[in-house]
Amino acid sequence: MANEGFFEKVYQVAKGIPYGRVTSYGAIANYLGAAGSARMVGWAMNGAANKDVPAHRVVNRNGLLTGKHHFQGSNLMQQLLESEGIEVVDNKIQNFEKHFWDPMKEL
DNA sequence: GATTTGACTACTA
DNA sequence: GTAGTAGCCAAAT
Repeated sequence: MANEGFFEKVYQVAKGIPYGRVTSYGAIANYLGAAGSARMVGWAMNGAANKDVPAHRVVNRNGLLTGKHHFQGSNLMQQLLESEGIEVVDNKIQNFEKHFWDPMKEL
């Protein structure tokens, strides 16, 4: 697992998100050591769209599906989350803290 | 090589 | 509680 770049790291963490869990960009960025650069995580997701990375499990700190607009469908992201047992209302995750998955603590 | 952009976060008013 | 601004860093143009 050579560090090919920032993106690969993000992919690794994103793939490490267990089923029915979600995390925030900042949490991933912090885990990568790029704390404060949550934008980089989102940017990395731009390439993750072509990978096997469950980007739908990654949301902003408010639990809001900010990146849903980047998915194929308009409500695909929400449906995927709901499919995992996560309550999503108005593009926002309910009980976000309950579903929140911290890579630093879990990994 | 400089400028722009970007799926964010935190602080301040 | 809401709104606006600043800071962050890396990739694309």
